[in-house]
Amino acid sequence: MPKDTFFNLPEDKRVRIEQAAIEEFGNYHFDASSVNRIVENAGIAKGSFYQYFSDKKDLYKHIMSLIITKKLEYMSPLLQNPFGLDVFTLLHELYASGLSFALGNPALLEIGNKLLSDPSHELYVEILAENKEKSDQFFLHILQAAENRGEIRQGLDLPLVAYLLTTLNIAVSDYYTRRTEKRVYSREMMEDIEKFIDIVRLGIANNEGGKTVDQS
Amino acid sequence: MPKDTFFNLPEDKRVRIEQAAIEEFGNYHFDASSVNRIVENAGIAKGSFYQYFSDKKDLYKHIMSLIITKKLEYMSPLLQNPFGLDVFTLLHELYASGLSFALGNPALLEIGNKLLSDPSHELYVEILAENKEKSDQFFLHILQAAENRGEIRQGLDLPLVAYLLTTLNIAVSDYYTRRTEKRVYSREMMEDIEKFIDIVRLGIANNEGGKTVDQS
DNA sequence: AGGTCACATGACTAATAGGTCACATGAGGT
DNA sequence: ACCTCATGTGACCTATTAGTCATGTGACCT
Repeated sequence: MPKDTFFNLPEDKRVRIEQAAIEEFGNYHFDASSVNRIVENAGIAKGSFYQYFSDKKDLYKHIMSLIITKKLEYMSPLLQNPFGLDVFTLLHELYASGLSFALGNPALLEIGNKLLSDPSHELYVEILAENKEKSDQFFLHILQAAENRGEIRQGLDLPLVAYLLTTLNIAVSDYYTRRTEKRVYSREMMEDIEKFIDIVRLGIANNEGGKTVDQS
Repeated sequence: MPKDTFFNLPEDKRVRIEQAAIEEFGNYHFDASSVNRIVENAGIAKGSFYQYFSDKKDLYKHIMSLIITKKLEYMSPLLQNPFGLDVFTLLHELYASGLSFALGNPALLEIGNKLLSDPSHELYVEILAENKEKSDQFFLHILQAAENRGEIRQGLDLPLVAYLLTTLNIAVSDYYTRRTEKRVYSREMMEDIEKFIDIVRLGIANNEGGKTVDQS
């Protein structure tokens, strides 16, 4: 947690520091990032930095919490009532909101990915472990509800499928922010999400109960 | 490329250096890794190190090439004749060999993952870009052949599916080396691979031509 | 014996890092 | 006018880094 002095700062200064930090952590992972560069870009003295944060990690965690908050903003409409939609529509919406976040906040996504990708790092455990657990639990609940409603076929290994859905969720954003040139939200992207979902749908849907799945 | 002096070294010394490097790069990503620690653990003088390698990056690339070679060893039986099997059997074998490699060489996998996970790093581009391209091309060819043989349904976005298959390939190893406690090759794992493949199979198989898919 | 050459060595350099600290500043209260 | 106290500041400290280089060593050749 940053110190009170940080939150007492005039907003523009606080924001300048956060911007500089986002810039730095977007370009370098935690160990390679430099407090010197951050204070330089933020236009503050190094001593001031340590009036606001106990150490580099303190700032990093603050930025991560900004990211998590922002991401939840994108998803919150869905999280209000996750069981109101059928599982495939819900997945679609989740992936779409994830992609919106990714496209709207590429720098934040980059920081998140840098951390996400090094599970052996102490910070990973410290920051993400519990969140990831929650995400898995969330998908698991969704799947269990879907199973009860007969939307997906019997006998699926739900934790395994939940893992797959989490992976695919990340992959969707990755597909667009890393693999292609398109960085702007477009109809084409929504169609691609449909394609991902279609495969999952066919893969796990309950196709036996006469309930034919529409794959337009 | 390491210098000749390195390859002229007595084997045990060469191996000692490689082991120390693998240990180091497994624990720290490139920027955080330390030549000082490597030479200390290998029991050689720092000056000697620079007789063998032009710089840290030189050693790193050497280790990466060891990893790639090792991984190809696991896959080579499959790569000999990739079109001899139907696409789902081939995928199954590919994933299984990937998992074998992962379980048999956890340190190497870790190094690979650390690099794989930071596409913004200069080394990523330098080392992996072309390999990844090749992997995508490989999956794409497989899918095209499968499409011609009518094994998968028409109208699929093959590059997108190829991307999904690459992602899933990595995920399979990840699922076991990071998500579960099981680190030893077992029948259970092979069954889980089946589960992943089953979902893909239903997701992309051609179910219309009366060719029923066996999902035992 | 003398010379050559590949390899070994660790003290050294220059740069950078994260973090500290003695001191400066300035607004608010009395 | 004086004091207090939160905040600002940058020189400084210690640790560590990648990489260099002058010197040492010993096997082999003539």
